[in-house]
Amino acid sequence: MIMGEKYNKFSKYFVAIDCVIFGYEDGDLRLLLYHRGFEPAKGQWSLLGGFVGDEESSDDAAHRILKAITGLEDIYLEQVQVYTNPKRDPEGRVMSIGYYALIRVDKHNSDKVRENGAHWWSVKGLPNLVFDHQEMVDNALHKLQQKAGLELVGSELLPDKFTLLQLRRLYEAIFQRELDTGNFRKKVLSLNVLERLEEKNTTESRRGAYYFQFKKGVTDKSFDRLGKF
Amino acid sequence: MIMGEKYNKFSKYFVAIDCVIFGYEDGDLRLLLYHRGFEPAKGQWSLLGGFVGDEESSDDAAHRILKAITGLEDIYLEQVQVYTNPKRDPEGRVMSIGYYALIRVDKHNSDKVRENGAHWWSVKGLPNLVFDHQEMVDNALHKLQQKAGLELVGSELLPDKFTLLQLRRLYEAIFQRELDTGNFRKKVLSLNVLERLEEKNTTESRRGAYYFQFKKGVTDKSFDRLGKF
DNA sequence: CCAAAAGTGTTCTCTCTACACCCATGA
DNA sequence: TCATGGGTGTAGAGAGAACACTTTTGG
Repeated sequence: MIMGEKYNKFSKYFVAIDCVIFGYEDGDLRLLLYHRGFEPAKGQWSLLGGFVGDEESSDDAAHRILKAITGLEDIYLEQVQVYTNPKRDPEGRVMSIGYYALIRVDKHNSDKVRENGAHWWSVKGLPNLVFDHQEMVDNALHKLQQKAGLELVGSELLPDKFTLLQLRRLYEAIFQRELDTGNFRKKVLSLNVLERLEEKNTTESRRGAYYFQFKKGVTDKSFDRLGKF
Repeated sequence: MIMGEKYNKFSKYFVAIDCVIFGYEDGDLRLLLYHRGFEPAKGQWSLLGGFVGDEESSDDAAHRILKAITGLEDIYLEQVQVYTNPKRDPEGRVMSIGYYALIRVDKHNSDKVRENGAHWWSVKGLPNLVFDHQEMVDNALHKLQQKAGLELVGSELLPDKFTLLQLRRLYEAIFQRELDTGNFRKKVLSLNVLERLEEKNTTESRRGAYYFQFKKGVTDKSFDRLGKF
């Protein structure tokens, strides 16, 4: 700020939050979208959003909004970027801070979500989105891919215990391409962040696959780079 | 105004821009910092900033501000993130969108810069910065490192022609560690984006080193990954 | 038996890294 | 001559990709 004193001569703007909410279910990477019940763009699909309040940071606002709709606290959230095109919202000048969230579908309050007219959509077949929300989704997916390439995501999206097949399907959904079974297994296990349980899952294969879970107390910094997927 | 009829119950905020301006000179990665001539935090050092105007996007605002102070258009700019802590500016609620810029020191208007009380500081020895500006610098440097690891930066920071020693020193400054001469040379040349000129620079070594320049018409997408530095 | 996933092993290729080594030249 | 950077080459370690193969078990 090179201009002086008070800021009164400058304009103020509405600042909103829009959340790209990722969930993983039935082998599908999904987004939680809302059917807008109000103008502008009433009846179209949009991301979950809200406005930033006087006493909160945008991170706080995003957590507040997510908790209200999913019932969950401690959600993984990351800022994507701000969208400031003066014409992005036809109703007025609103800047929007994009976030992406990773949700444990098995733990969220699905009744509340349904009541609010929300619906999980597969990222492979999204409806037309309102305003610049498709761009937000694209940017968010890119950020998620970066994160997943740098560390093993899973605890934020999968149930507590999961098979390597489920983990691989998650990665295939994130990167939108198929991964080699053997190579994936070796790479993931070499990271030394998973522990095998004695229990097996027999619903997805004849032979049955061991369940795994994330080791406790793994600092998230146990590996610098997960490599290329 | 028509604007915001529907949003009237929500608050509006000042939205500022703060730019982390990187330049490279004398083997040093430097930042352009301003001595604040006004309250709050008068007399301290800060990033170059300004407020977003009614009819412009934040990208536009950042370009406008940078042009006003450096005389340059077509500056490489990238959004870092938004800073929204309600207490970040003691004078009032101001959200700030952080950007980083790469400047050709040899082309910028150094007189204008000096008139405004600005000064280039080496990133290795920055003064105390105002508000959360140090955090912005850290985040910006991290983003720059990411970019430099994905593609060959250089044309945005170096003169049109440069030696591989100068390019290596730039990378050493960005990553803040020493790089192997031979390996750096091989990696960089293998990207096939530089062309050697016939001219040599004899000021930095006895033997003299060939100048290189970026090939014309290289799409910036000529390589997916520069690898690990 | 067959299909499908579980799980292991092998080979080839490429990249990164750490050096060694010669060249050219001004002080 | 020596120091310094310019420039080239090489051997080893490790990661990634492709793929073969064996195991298990419900239908």
